Amino acid sequence: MKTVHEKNAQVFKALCDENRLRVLELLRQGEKCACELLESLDIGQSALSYHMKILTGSGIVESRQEGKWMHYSINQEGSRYAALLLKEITTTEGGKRTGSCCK
Amino acid sequence: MKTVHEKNAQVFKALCDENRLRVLELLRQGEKCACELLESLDIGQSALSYHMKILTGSGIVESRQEGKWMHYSINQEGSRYAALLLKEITTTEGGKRTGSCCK
DNA sequence: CATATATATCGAAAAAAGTTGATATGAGGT
DNA sequence: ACCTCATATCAACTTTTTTCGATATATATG
Repeated sequence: MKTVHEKNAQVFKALCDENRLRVLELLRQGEKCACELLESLDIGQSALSYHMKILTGSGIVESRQEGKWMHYSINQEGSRYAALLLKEITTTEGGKRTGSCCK
Repeated sequence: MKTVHEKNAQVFKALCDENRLRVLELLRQGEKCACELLESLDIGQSALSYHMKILTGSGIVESRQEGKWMHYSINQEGSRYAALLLKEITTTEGGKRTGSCCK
């Protein structure tokens, strides 16, 4: 059983790693196959596979298999969800203002 | 010298940890002093200090000292920046579409 | 069916992040 | 100045994440 915070953290974990951000930057240009990502990225094949699993698991990236090639692209719905979540967790609730505290 | 991706990852790293998301949830209700966070959070004092440093470092949270107490709150500008960044890194660039690849 | 190629998965090693307890710093009060 | 309390920092340890090399799986091709 995962807490809400654990689940939310999973979405943002996709964006915590330098290499995954590089992948996203490449995918902004449109769908790319794994081999293309691999040669732009200076990491090994198994590491790329690992990162792509995290990215697709977060919903921000989607994958499509074509023969023996995997094609990756940014999933707009997943991205919208992440953006929504970010908005939500950083928006102060109206009304409630707790000034009192210690002392 | 940090790469752009490293700097961007730093913003999202603030959101990767369950405890930091819990802190944000508490701060949504308004400014809170460290002692309040501490008693809601089931982590030690030094761990809280560690997390707050990461949160403030990302720009999403700001701090205010009052005597010996630290007060934390969500920084709207930092949050807007994070939201903007997220939008940016997940928005596909118009025009460019690279279909060709391997085979 | 054998071979070649692309990607996924596994276990171990390396690196990074988080926690803990002890101590340091710094502000207030006596 | 001394003591107390709140927070920060440090070093050691634990846990999690990332990487690597080897191997497995799956698809296409001769």
